[in-house]
Amino acid sequence: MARPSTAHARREEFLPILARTFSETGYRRATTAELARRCAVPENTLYRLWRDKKRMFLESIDFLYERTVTVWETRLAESTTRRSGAEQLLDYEGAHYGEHGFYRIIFTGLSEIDDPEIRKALRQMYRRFHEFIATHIAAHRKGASLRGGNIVELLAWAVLGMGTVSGLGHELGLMSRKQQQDLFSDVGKSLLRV
Amino acid sequence: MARPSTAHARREEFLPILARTFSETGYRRATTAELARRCAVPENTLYRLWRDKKRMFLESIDFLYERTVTVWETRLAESTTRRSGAEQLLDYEGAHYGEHGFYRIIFTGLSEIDDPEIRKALRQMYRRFHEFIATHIAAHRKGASLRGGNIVELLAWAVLGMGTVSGLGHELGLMSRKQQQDLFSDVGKSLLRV
DNA sequence: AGGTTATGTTAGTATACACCCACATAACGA
DNA sequence: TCGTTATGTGGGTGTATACTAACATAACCT
Repeated sequence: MARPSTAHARREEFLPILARTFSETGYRRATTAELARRCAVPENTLYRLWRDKKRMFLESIDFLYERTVTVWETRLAESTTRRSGAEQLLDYEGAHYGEHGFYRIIFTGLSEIDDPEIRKALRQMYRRFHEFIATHIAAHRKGASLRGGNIVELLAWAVLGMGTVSGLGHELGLMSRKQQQDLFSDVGKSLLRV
Repeated sequence: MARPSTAHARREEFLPILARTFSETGYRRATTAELARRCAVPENTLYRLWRDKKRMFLESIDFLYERTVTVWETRLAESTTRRSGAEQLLDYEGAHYGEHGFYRIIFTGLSEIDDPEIRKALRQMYRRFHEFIATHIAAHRKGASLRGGNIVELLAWAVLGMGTVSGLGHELGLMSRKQQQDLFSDVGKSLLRV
């Protein structure tokens, strides 16, 4: 036996930094030099922990998804109100949208979409978000007005769309914070009633 | 006097090809070599018509916007139905969404958003779309239910969001054509009633 | 015709950046 | 203490690609 590897712990230490860098600067501006600088290690070290830059990106996507959903779920678990999860999430996102930075990683990833692995990861991420949202919308409506069959799925897409355009609007300085918030609470909640 | 320049005509000839290439492949995969290949000219020629690759991209953004709105407007002008423009546009986009390819150029542009000129062009494009949509929604509601002041603007954002997520869903193979269509016609139209 | 300017052709340059090598050193287990 | 393995350091390489330079040719004007 010899000196034990701390690789696992280091990966967990650096991953949030990588994810933040990717979502702040996008894939291509996140050069390996910049990633290493932010992690305060030489480039070499990163390449001992991940096979290549693409792996760092793929794991970052996963990391951001997990963290977002974890935040949502603990929030719902701790809440005591009688309001539905869907309503609470709409309010929460109205107030905190963008903090997880996942929409930006979507945008940046789409430029690399020709890469099958990246495409697959993005696809999975979006589908999981969609399912999560659809489940909560269905619960909100208690199956009562389940007319049309997959109206719930459509509504979930619309809500995802609101989230995405919120990211865009903010990114481009076209939407104020208040507009973002109202979009989720006013329009989002009336969508729940459709 | 000497040989007259056909530069203007050639720019108009190549611009649709450039725009199509950018929206198909994204900014970075659209290498100057590939752009030239598709235009069937040597790279050099493109650089005699545009200062650099960024100009080609910026003009492509403008071109796509103009073309999309032109299509919409001629469609409305030729229509004879009593239905509102907003309704017709929702139906039209449900059936033809993505054909103009503008959403893809948005995604690709966002990866270059650190560049102020590209950011500015994207911003302008999105704002113009938003205004266009908001105007038609307002007309649909005839000012009758203009409660809340800027509810129309929010609705326009929501519709833009539906369009954007439609592009995403299609890109990632998560939404069927029918779902796209229903999203615009079912959800979109019930938004008009909010 | 002859001068002038656009276009074609075929290279080349410069740079950014992902990724790697080789060696030194330090930490751990037996 | 010694052998083994992880980590630090510094430089290097290969490649993709935006952009340019130089020269030949062809088209248009007066």
